[in-house]
Amino acid sequence: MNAPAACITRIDERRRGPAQFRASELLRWAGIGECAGPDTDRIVYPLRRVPALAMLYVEGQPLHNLYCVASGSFKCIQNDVEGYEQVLGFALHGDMLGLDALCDHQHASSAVALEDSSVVVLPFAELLAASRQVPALERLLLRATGAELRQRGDTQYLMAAPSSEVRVARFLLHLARRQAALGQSGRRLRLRMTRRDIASCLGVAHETVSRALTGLAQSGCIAVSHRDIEIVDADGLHRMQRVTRGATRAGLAPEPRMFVA
Amino acid sequence: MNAPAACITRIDERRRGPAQFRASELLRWAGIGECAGPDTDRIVYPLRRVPALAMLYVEGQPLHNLYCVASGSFKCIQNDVEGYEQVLGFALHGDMLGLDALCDHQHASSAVALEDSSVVVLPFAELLAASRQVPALERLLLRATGAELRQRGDTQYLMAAPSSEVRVARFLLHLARRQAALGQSGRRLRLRMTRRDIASCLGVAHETVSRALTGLAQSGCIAVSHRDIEIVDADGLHRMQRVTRGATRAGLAPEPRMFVA
DNA sequence: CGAGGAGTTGAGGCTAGTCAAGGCCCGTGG
DNA sequence: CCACGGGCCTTGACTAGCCTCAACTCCTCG
Repeated sequence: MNAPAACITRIDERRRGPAQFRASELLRWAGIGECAGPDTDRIVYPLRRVPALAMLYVEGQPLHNLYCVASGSFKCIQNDVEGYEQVLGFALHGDMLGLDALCDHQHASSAVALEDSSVVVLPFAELLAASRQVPALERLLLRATGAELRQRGDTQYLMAAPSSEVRVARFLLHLARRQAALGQSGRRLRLRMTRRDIASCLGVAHETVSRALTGLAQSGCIAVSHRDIEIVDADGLHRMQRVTRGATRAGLAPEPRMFVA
Repeated sequence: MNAPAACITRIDERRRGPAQFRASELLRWAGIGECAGPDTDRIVYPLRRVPALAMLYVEGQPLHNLYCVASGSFKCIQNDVEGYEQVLGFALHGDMLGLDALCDHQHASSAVALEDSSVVVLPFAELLAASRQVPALERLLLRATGAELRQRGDTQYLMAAPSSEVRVARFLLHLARRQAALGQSGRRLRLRMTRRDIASCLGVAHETVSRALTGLAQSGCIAVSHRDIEIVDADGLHRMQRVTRGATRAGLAPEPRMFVA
C-alpha cells in the first residue's frame, strides 16, 4: 500500500508552503509508482489552494490545465438552462479533474471545492508534451481517463437503483470503498457534501436522502450523526443494495452468443 | 460537414469486402480530418463484422483492442451480481468502444451489437505506439475519451430528470442531436434498441417508457410507429424537457465566488 | 446573539412501479 | 403457405413509494 507514504509526503509539502509536486508523486497516487523513472522526479507541477465553495473551473471555459486532487474534495456539476445544478460526481484525493474537456478543449462541467482543498496544476500543453517523452506520464493520463469513465459508470449504477434507500446504500458503499482504497477507514465516513448534493447525484429529492439515511440507521446498517456516518453492518448494506425490484426476472441477460473474430 | 463523404467511403469499403480502414478515415469521423497527414494514410486497421446481439467484448476481459463503430450500433452494459443488466449508453457511427478499460486494462463493461454492425479494430498496443509518432492519432485518442466522458455526463443528465416523460423526451432529443451530427436526419429516428434497453439506461420500468412515448405522441410532440419515431414538434419537446420539479428554486447555483489563482 | 443554511420530520397527493393480460411482429418449422 | 411460438410492445388496474409543501430544529458563522 503506497497511500500512507504518499500522504506523509503531501503533508510535508504543505507545511513547507507553496509546493512543487513531482510527477513521480502523482504516479504513486495513481498506483503506478513503479513506473516512475528518474526523469519523473525532475518534472514538477505547482500546487494551488482552493478554498471551500470556490470553483476550480467553470463549464464552457477553455481547457488550460488538468488538475489532480491533492487534498480535500470536489464536486463536479453541470448547470442546465434553468440553472438547476446536476451533480455528476465527487472527486477525492488522487482523482483527476477536467478530463471531459479533452473532447473540444472546453470544460463540459464545473468543479467546486467542498472544503478547503488543494490541487496539483497540470498545464495541459506541457503535460502532453512531457507525456510524449515519458511513457509513465502517458500512462498516467490514460489511466486517469479510464478511471474517470469507470467512475461515471458506477455513478450511473447508483442512479439506476430502483428504490431511494438502495441508491443511498450504494452511494455509501461506493464512497467507503474509495476511501478504503486511499488507505483511510472504510467504515467511518465524513460526508463533505450536503444532502442536496447527494440527492442531485442520485436523482432524488434531498428530503428522500434524509429519510433513507434514517431508514438505514433504524435498520441497524449505519449510524448517522450529521455528516459523520459509520457503517455498522456492511453485510446488511450489501444485502440492502441487492434488493432490486424484480429485476432478476425482467432484466436477465439472455445468455449472449459470444462473437469471436 | 464531412460526414457524407465519410459515409460514402464507408459503404464503398464494405462493398469491397473485408476492408482496411485508414487512420485518416477515423480522424475524419472524429471531426479532426484536417489533422490527417500523409502518414495517417499509411496506417491501416482491419474491419470486423459483428452480427446483431453478439458481444464485441465482455466485462472483465483483458484489453486487447479498442474499437470504433463503422456501421450499426451498440449498447454498453454492466451486469450486477444478480445478472441485472444496466445499460450505460449507446454507441453510433464514429463512437469509440472499450475506453473504460484504459484504467487497469480490463474491460469494465460489455458491448453488444444492436443490429448487424461493423467496427474498426484498433489493437491497443499498436495504437499507443503509433500515437507517439503521429500527433493526430494521439489527439484522436484524447478526443475520444473526452467525448465518451461527455456522453456519460449527458446520460447522467437524462437519468436525473424528475419525471419519466421528461427523461424520455431528453433521450429522444439527445439521440436526434447525435444523429444530426452524423449528417443523418434529426427528425426521423429508428430506435435500434428495445424499450427495455432504453428503460434500463434511463432508470425506469420498461412499461413507463412505453407510456411516456404514447404520452408524448398524444401531446403532439412526436409520432411513434414501433421503433420509428418522428419528432413532429421539436420545440414542444424542448419545452417538455425543461419541466423540472420546482428545481429552479431548490437547486439554483448560489452564485459561486470564482477562484482565481 | 441573530440570521440563514442544512437537516429532519410529517401530511398528502400523484407519479411510476408492479402485476397481469392481450396484441403485434417476426422468426421458425411443418 | 400457414401455424405456431416467443420475443417485444402496449394498455389497464392497483398500490407503494417518492415528490411536494410546510414546519421545525440544529448548527455554523458573522
